Formats: sequence, C-alpha cells, structure tokens
Amino acid sequence: MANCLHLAFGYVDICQIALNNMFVMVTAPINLKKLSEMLGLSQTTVSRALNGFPEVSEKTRKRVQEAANALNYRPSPSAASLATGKTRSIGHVIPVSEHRMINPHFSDFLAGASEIYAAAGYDMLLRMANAGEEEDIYRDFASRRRVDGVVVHGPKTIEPRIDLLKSIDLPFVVHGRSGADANSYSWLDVNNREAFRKGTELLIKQGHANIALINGLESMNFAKRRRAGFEAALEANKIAVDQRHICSADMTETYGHDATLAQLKLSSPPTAIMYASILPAMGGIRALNELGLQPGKDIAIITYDDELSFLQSPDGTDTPPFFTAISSSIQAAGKRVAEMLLQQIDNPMQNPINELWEAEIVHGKTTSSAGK
Amino acid sequence: MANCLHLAFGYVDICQIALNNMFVMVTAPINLKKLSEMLGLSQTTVSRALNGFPEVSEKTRKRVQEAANALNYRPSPSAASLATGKTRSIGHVIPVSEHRMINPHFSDFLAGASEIYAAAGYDMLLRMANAGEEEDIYRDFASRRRVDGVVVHGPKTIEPRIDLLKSIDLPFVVHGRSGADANSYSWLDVNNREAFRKGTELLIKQGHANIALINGLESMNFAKRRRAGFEAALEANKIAVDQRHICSADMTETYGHDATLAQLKLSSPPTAIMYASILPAMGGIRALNELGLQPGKDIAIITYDDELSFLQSPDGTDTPPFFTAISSSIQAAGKRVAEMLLQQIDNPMQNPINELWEAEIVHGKTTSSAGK
DNA sequence: TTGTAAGCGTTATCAC
DNA sequence: GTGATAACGCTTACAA
Repeated sequence: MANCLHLAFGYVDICQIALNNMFVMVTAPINLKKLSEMLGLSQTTVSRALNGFPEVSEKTRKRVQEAANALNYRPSPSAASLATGKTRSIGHVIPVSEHRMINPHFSDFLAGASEIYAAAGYDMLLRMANAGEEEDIYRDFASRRRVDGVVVHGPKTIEPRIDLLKSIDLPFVVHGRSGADANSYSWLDVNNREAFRKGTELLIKQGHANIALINGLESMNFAKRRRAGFEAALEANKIAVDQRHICSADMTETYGHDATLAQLKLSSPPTAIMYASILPAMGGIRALNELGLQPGKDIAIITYDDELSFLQSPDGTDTPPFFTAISSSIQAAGKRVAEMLLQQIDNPMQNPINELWEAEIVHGKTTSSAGK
Repeated sequence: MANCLHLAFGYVDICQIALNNMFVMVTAPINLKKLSEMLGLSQTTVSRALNGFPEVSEKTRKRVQEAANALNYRPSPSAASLATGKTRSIGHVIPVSEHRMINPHFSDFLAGASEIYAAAGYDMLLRMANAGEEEDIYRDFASRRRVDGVVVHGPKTIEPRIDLLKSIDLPFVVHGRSGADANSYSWLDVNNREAFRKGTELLIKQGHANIALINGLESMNFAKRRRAGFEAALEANKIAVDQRHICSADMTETYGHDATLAQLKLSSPPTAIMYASILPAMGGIRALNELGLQPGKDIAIITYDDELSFLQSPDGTDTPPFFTAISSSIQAAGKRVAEMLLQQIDNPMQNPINELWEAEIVHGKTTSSAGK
C-alpha cells in the first residue's frame, strides 16, 4: 500500500501512496491532515478510528490503522493536549537535601512508577527540588497545566504540600502520609510503626535489652513512626528508652558508619542495632569491620530494607540473605502509587484510597537464630 | 492594580481589574486573550512584552509584566509548543537491567542535569527502558516531537542508538562515548583508560604484583576502557595479565561481595583489588569483614568513585576519606552534559563538542601510604 | 457511519 | 511601537 522512497521514523521525505487510483505527494512530517487526505477521509474519521471510537466501521478503522502504521504517524502531544486539556504526563518532584544529596530510594520508586506510566501512555516529568522549593514547583505545574497529576514524595509529619495540592486542585497521591487528616487524600504507606515494633520485639526475644536505633531524619513522618514502634516495643517489655541510643539523620552510608562507631564507643554500648535503611546498615558493617566485630555474633543487626535493586543479589538467590531485615519493596510501591494516581485522574470524583502495607521480617545472618 | 476576590495559583475565579477606568470580569483560568483584553492591548503586544522582544516600549512592558505577575499568568506549554515546534523538554532514557536493576549512578547524574534544565526553563522527561527498548523510545520521541533533545546513557562499544539519533535528526549528547566515529557527535567522558592505568600503577608502586580487577559490564564502553588501562599498567611493568583475576558484571554491592570472596579463595589470591564503583567496593568490604581481613593492611583496595551523593560524608569533611579512589563527580558531568545539549539545541549547526575529563586520585585508608 | 467547523492558547507574518 | 490575522495539529459538538 505505502510505496515510499524514504520512510524513517515518521518523516516522509517524498512519499507516494496509491490511493483511490491516484498518487498523492506529501512532505515531512506527517500529520492528521495529510494522513486523512491520503486516505480520502475527513480528519474526524481518522482521529476517531485511531482513538478507538465505536462508531467507525471496522473496515475503515483497519484501513486507517494500516496507513498510520505504514507512515509511522503519531499524533502530536502538544496539539492533543491543547485540544483536550490533558497532558498525559505525571510530575514527580524529588527533594534533594542540602548537600545535593539525592536519595537512591527514589530511583527504585520511579522505576516502578514509570512502568505503569509507559503501559498507560503517560510520560514522567521529573524535577529536583531543594528544601522549600517543592510548593513553587507544584504551583508552576498547576498554573501552566504542565501535568495531569503529581506524586508527593517524603511527606513530613506536618505537610503543607498536601493542603496546597488540594487547594489548587491538582490530583495527587502521597507515598507515605502526613500526620494529620490522613483520610482526606490518597496515600500508600508501609506500616512503619508496626515494622519497627516487630523488629525490636525480635531482638528483645533474642535476649537484647540494650538496643540502638539509627533512624532516618525525624522530620519525616516515616521516621517518626519508626521511632514510635521502636519505643513501643521497649516499653511493652519494660525496657527504659535511652535517648543516647537513638539518632536521626539522612540515611547515608557514611551516617551509618559514623553513628555506629559513636554508639559502640559509648560506656554501655548496645548489643543490637536497628537501621532505617540498608545504606546506613552497610556503613555499620564497615564500622564493625574497623572494630573487628562480626555482625550476628558480636552484635545483632536488623535493618529496614526497601529492596533497592542495586543491592539485590543478581540472581535473586541470596539464601539466606546477609541482613536480617524488615522488608517491603519500594519499587512495588512505586507501581501501586502510579496506578492509584492514574485511576484518580480518570475518575476525579472517587473517594481517596489509603493503602497500608505490612513489611515482613526476613531472617539473615546478622542476628542469631535464637527466638526466630 | 489587581483587585481580585480569589487569586490562587493562576486560577482567577471572579476577578475584577480596574483598567482604563472600567472593570472587566474574567473567569478561570487566565490566558493570553483575557490578559490582553484586561490590559487593553493586543495579544501580540502582550506576548512580545512577556517574551522580551526589543520593540515594545519599556512602559508597556512593565505594565504587562505587572499584570501577568498579579494574575499569575503562565503561557500554556502545549500551545507554545504547538506554535513554535519546540517543547522545551529533554528526554532521558535510563536503561534498567534484566533484574529491574536501576543503577543509582543515574540519579546523581540526573540531579546535576536537572539543575541546568530548571535554570533554563526546560523540563526533564524520564523513561526507563529494558534492554533493547531504547531505540523504540527514541523513535517515539522523535515522531511525536515529544522532546527537543536527549541524553544517551551507558553507551556500548558499538552503539546503534547513536546512528539512529543522527538519522532521525534528534539533538543528543552522549554521556560516555562509543568505540567508533567518536568525533562525529557530542560527548562528555571520563578518561577511564588513564584513570585505571594510574590506579593500577599506584598499586604496583606500592609493591603489588597480583592485582584483581572487579570491573563493570564489559559490553559497556567505559568498562572496556578501564580494563585496557588496567592491563596497560600491568604490561608496562612486565606483569602478566591473569584473566582469572578479572571479572565483569553489573556494579552492585552483592556482585562486589561475591566476586571478592571468589578472588580471595583462589589458590593465589590477589594482594590488591581494583573496583569499578564504590558499590561493589562496599560489597568487597563486607566480604573482607567475613574473612577477618582489614583493607589497607591485609589487602589494598582502590575503587573508582563517581562521588555519589548518598555515599558522601554529610559535612564533606571525611579526611582522609575511607576509600583510596580514582574520582570524578558524576553530578558535575550531568550538569555539563545538560549545558552542552541545550547549547546544541540553540545552535544546531555548531560542531560536535567532545570533552574528556581526567579523574583524580584521592588517597584514603584502603591502601598503604607507601609510594604515595 | 462519516463530515463540517469551531475551538484549544500560543507564536509569527504581515501591515500600519 | 502596536495590531489583525493566520497558522500550529489535534478533538469534539453538531450536522447529515
């Protein structure tokens, strides 16, 4: 059907199509008008055929689709967006901390989300924000109608971004949740409190009474909840909470290393340590190495594990895994949050969805097997 | 001047502006037409004033800008894009490996690039691609005119993506470079060969003759060049290259751990190891810990270091740093690549730019100080 | 089942 | 220095 001299990638330099017993000449690039002229149909019909409207006859639709494929026609997103008011893209605003630190947890989350977007024909728009810039970016997205919705990352306990997004009417889903009013918007969170309660409980069952918590930044809601779970387990077992054994910062490897050293130099060093992420936990291992201590033998370690892809065993058969961990896949969370957001965009009147995922304990080599 | 009932974020519910001694009513959202009506000017003039055209009088420009600010007017990107053919956005196609592994090096690169984009008013479009999907995505970008340019990540030695991008006329800059024809397109690369030659040379000077290389995936051009540098240093010092001491894979922590264990179990274990990234190097530390070995004492370690932000010391004062490393900031590379790309988009006829950065050696605690 | 025509919100080409 | 007016490429009432 299509008999073209050069047909690379939607650009038709000089192209002839036999149609209605005549030849039509077109030049690059191809658009709806040209396509419809070549087919001897109106733009309306071609558009309808391509967008799966039910009224167009199967015969026409097939003819249109074949021509579109042959010419590698793709509708212009700008034009479609202008006409419909939808952009078919989702914004992600990633906070970067003071030291231009970008948390690697995000890349795994994004990998999950982007899979959903790609399948649904959405694009992902990324923006890095220094502390405090997020709200401006959301305002910018909204006033320029740049995206159809956004994902809120790293909610704090008090989270002005959520109020802002509600007021500017930009669909959003929160990964995590803020402290207040949490059923008034959609979120997906891990039950961080329970995860850390369970983990701490396990250590206590194994005989530990002096346990340190190397936590994330406690302005973050998830970190606050983790501390609450940790303290709840201690209190339930009549163990006094000792603030000297709790610390809080951005979850870097170096932080884990330094905090671990500091803990072990205390006059009554902990016999077990809980880490908020596998990155500081790895720093902890490095510190133990320097001190000649073996995890699982000289000291027990449990870490929260987001199942970051670049820390997984290549073949997935790391049995038993190295770290004893409380584990939940952040990539899976990314997928689910993306689904929830697209759903909400399609159906803006639906009620908010809240999902609370339970993390599960995975027994590795950094705790004794007693009490398991 | 603007006297509005409700003026949140570009949406003007019912707004009155005193203008030419009369009141005008407008409804949400604000656009160029309404803005120009309120000002009693034509759309042309308003557009020109806002876009900094020289012919508009300063008085008018000021008046327009103030009204635009007061009403929080932002031009619609879709409309602008439709009219100009430019999208003001840049595509990044990030490869994810088989196991949905997403390399954390990318997030730092993107953090650097996004800073440049934000400053220039560009958006960043992200897409994750499984092996082999990249080309389809580039074609899609081109035929839908979705982005003004792309960054090519992780070039292989033979890189069909580069030929594709040339043929579809989509501006691009490569982070790294391919093996052939490298002055026919723009790229920024680290001198990987020299970096690993230097590093290996340092170890040899410190008395090591049995050195292992735990390399990245050697289908990647950078890894191939690193091996070449490693082997060149050995050969220059009349040390035979022993393939049993070289391995190659995706640069994960687990890979570093397993490969290190494997090396140290050989009948003639190496006395020094070079790592392609700090992630496998950290896995190596974990392996040493299991074997009760101390880096810098029992075995020397040098790693390539992309200065990943989440592995840096929080206050930047990790002196001396833990790892002896050959170091170059991947975030800085992201910034520079973004600059190069924007420049090329602005001036499509300019010659390709090639930049080769030298990595520098940083002395840490994982090598002896001899020969330093 | 198909077609006509009016938007969508800009920028750009003229003319004045 | 400013203003009509025609693109840009699509979607979508409304007609037929």
